[in-house]
Amino acid sequence: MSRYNAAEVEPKWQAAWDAAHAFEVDGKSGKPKYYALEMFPYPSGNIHMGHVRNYAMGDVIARYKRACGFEVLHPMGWDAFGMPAENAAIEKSVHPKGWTYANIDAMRAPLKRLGFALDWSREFATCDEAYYKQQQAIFLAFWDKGLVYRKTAKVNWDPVDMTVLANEQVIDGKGWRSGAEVETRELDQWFFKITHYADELHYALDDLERWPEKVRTMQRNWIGRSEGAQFKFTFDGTAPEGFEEIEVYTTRPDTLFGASFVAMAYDHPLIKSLNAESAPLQELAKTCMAMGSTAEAIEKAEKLGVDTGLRVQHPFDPGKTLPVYAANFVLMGYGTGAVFGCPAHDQRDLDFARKYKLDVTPVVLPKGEDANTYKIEDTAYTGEGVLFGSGFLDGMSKVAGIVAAIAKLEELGIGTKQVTYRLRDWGVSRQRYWGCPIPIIHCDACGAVPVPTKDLPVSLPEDVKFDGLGNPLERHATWKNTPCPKCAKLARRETDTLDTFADSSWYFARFAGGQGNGQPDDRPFDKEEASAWLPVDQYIGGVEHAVLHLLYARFFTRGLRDCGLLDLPSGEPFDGLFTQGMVTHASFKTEDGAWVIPADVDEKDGKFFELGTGKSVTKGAVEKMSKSKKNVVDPADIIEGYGADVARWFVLSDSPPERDVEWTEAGAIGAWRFASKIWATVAETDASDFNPLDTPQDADGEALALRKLVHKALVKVTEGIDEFRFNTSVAQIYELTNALKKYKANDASKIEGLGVLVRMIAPFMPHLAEECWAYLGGIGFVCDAPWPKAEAALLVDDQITIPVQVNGKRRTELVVSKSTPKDELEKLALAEPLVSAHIEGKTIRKIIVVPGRIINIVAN
RNA sequence: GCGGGCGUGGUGGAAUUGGUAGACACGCAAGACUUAAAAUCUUGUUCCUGUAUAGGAGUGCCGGUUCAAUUCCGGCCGCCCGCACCA
Repeated sequence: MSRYNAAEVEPKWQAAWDAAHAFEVDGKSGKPKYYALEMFPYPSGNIHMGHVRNYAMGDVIARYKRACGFEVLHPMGWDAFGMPAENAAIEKSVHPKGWTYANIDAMRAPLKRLGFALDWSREFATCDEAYYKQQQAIFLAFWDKGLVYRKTAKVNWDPVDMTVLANEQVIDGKGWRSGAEVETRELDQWFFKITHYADELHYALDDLERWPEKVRTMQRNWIGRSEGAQFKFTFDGTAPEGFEEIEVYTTRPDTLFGASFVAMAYDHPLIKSLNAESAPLQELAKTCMAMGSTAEAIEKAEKLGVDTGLRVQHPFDPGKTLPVYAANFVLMGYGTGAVFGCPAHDQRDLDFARKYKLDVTPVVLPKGEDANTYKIEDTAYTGEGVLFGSGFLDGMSKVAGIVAAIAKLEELGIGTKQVTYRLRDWGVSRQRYWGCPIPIIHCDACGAVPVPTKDLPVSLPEDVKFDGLGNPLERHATWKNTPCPKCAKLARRETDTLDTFADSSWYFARFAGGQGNGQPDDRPFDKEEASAWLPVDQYIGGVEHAVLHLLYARFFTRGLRDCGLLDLPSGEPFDGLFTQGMVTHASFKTEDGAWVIPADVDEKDGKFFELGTGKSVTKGAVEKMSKSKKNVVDPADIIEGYGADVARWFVLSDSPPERDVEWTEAGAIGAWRFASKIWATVAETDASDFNPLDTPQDADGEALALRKLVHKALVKVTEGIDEFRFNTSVAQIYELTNALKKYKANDASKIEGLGVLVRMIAPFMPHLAEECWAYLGGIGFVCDAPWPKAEAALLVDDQITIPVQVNGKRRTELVVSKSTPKDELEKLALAEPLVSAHIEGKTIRKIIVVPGRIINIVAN
């Protein structure tokens, strides 16, 4: 028996799969389709453990579904545009294109070495001219459909990356990539009209049953749909010039009788028009802008406002007028930029009212309170209750009040029911070189003119200089200056490129819509093929994309659908979504704060020392592998040392897939030992007289017991994969392997068991599985072998063990025939010495017998 | 502040239409093999009761429902994630 040699075996099978084009599909097999996809990688140049885990999970699904009889599309490509390439260009004087493609080549090799069941024939990079040409075509299709527009907008400007960021890309007031404080600038920007689908994107979340609830909640919050009323206040006395009324938005029109002021954003046009003559207003504007997006805690602590001196008429109460304030807590970007304040039932309004000594009039009475004595102290009441002091609304519930108030506003002709969203249109202009050029030409005479389809692609010029100062395209005269397609006069190309999130918003359709190397060049993807494969049945990636990427992709597929490019009625690109946890690793630090590579740390008596220097080090947090913490484990080293199967097995063992998994050297060794054990178990068996696909008919005694174990394990392993709980499948595989190793007879039952084991490990450790399969005399590749089927008869036992409890405490157990009747079980239980000892001197009140489960004797 | 999730041995974790808590693995301990070590194999390993075919306690804490609660309900505590003046 030879020792298992992964370094030899793995490349052998990879070559065999390649030669057989084992994982290339054309959608014409007649089998049901299954589209398995992992979020494609950014070509940083290095494969890391996170990739291994992500793709290992996808590969388990792909190989398993394949074995279950599906034609599985499982493609791979590169999310290749983006700023790191430009940063590298600036720092190392290499061209982004050369840098990116070199990285792709550097990453493809280790990725292939992991032996994933991928259809590499469909590979592409988003920076391929063929790809971005089609992205430009999509841009123009969206333009024609009214899903693209241009406007001057206040934008989030990242001063480090020197580009605009979408709202989603600003995290705590800082750029999501650079971490720099984001500034506000006004620029001409391109937008995708994602708000056109706001309602659909919101409601369709309910049907995404195979998405994590967490992600759906995050998207729901992001879209921020709210129902309310929009209505007008008219001025009491003279109106400011140019304004007839103040339009406000509220979700609580039922509390209108409790209103004591109107508050407006500092940058509301009406307030702006008053600014010139009011120093306090200018001061407020200054304060608001300075606070910007950073110190939210401070903002929260202090409500600021300036009384404009204006007053408005209460719409329902002729005898009442309200003061108009400019206030720092009202946002121009939401609703109408103006609200009415009802301090009793909104905390912000209450804080404001207390500070500026405004009335606090409760109009919603909580259950159990008396209208005459009910007072609001320093907590606003936002719950249910009965309306009072509210004229025609008196006695109504909150919901009824809202409906009635809206009806009244409509009757008065001053307001309507209104749905408002937090979601903004997607700003896609980026002042960057390494991205998809926006196919527009600016002509002084004709305006923004789309580049004619026949002139696509608008290619990125290669002769550019990178000095870190803004967008090189802006300064490339021969590229930038070009004739207008309409009037032929000299015009200028749009120099902005598209946000790279556009690239990843439709790549899955391109994978699906062109077989072999033949992705079409005259359309983004073959409509029929893409429509047949989509939606992706199982999508796997990090939860960090819960809002950005996944929302943009949902928008794109709807746009593609409505442009007639894709037949996907639901508009949903991903039927099932799974967000996997990270790969973490221990980190170590010396006393002077320098991080130490874990491999250079030695442990003695619970203390840690750096090898070589002997310096004492402390164990830091177990956290995500990162270069700065020096706690990175390079998959290449693991593959070299233990093999791809071991790396794959490790990242799938122990931890549930959605949780983080801690990489440990001991665990890696454990996985390696297990792989060796499987090989040893198989290779010490003489399989020459049997076939792994045969089912023994006449097994009895130990052979029958083994068969039962095998088939029960099969059920559990299958469930584990189906339910994305690979760690439980792994545990079952361990257990089964141990049993098979112990079973020394060389008979049909053992070969059957080994055959089942090998097919079950195939999605996890495919190379080892092929080697074992070949040894056992299996026909063809194990990756083509059908998933084993459990025999129902073997899953039930005649003899079962039933625990016996006295007063809920387990005292003993009975081993009985499954068909033992209830009264017989009672008799047997009571006859047990350990039972009688505990019921002695007591009266039996009740005996509960749950067939096949438990017996509980209640006595006191 | 709002929303979501989680809390089980030394460690990762298993068990939920309520039914033997701790499967499986790591680690640790003892033993076998060996001149020795590594590898491998065997046994043990929640805690307490000096011994254990026995008893008691035990799934963050307090309480409830139930013959029976890791699982269901109520209230706390702690940790993680997301959103954050969204009217």
